[in-house]
Amino acid sequence: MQIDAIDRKIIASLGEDARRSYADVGAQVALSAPAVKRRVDRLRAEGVITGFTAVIAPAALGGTTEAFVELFCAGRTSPAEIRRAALRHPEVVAAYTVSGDADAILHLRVSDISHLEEALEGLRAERFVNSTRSTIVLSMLMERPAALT
Amino acid sequence: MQIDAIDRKIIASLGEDARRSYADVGAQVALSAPAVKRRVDRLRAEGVITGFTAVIAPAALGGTTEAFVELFCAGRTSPAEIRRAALRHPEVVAAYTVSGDADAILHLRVSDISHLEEALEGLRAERFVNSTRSTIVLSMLMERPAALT
DNA sequence: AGTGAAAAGGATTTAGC
DNA sequence: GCTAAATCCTTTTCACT
Repeated sequence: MQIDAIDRKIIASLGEDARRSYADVGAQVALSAPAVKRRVDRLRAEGVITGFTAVIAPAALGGTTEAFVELFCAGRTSPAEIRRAALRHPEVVAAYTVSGDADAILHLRVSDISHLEEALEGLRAERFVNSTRSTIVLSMLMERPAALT
Repeated sequence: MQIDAIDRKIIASLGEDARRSYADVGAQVALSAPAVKRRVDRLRAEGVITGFTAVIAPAALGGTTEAFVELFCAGRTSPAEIRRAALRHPEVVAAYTVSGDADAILHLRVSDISHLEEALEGLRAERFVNSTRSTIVLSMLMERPAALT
């Protein structure tokens, strides 16, 4: 479970381009392709690298509007219950329990405002949701993958 | 700039595993490897697929604490200015301008609470920031890549 | 427009060191 | 960790629909 400087460089390199070949990554870190592969295999086995994914322009998939929705929940609502509800609603792209007056924050991606209204209706229909408070995203300024931090 | 059902399946497949071979993806969508490659090339050229990245467990890189920070800015602050500031602070993993009383929401990933305090100091030192309001994330319930929506 | 087949050049992966 | 070798994948070209 030890991550050294070379592992970090490998992660950064694959964070920039997950389809980069092991030979290319190896050139950056002065290692042979098999050595890089073994490290990547190890990092995956250890759960450091969770996977590799395509980065998609949300607009291309019809998700052109975003919002943050604060959830105010009934007294005995468990995080697991909120999580299950969030997964049921495809508009929810991320969900967090939080400190402060709200119990959770959901990040929603929808096609337009009327779709947002629908999604909010659906969320408020969940048994444990007392009320919601929405903040509309005017523009996405930046999003940085964890690998490039 | 047209995306058909096969494109969508290809995006979903590479969203699940960006290092999957074109032959494997082709097997899922009943297309040959060259045909899949041409579609992926086209989707990249059109900006639908922005890139491919490694998904990293934030904890492995020392980012075990998260927070949402609302920014209240001086009257004449442009989104571009907020964006530049967000990029300057490595703790900021995402930034959005929003409707409502705050001007922007920043998503921060830090190693611990004292690191959060430092990061907040840094943000408040920006000329255009009048004040901030922070919400600590208690637990990340789910995060869904855009490709799997 | 978009497809598959084939071939050359690379990449991955196993094995031995 | 490296090199070498077999296998598989990628990518270009070309012919077909």
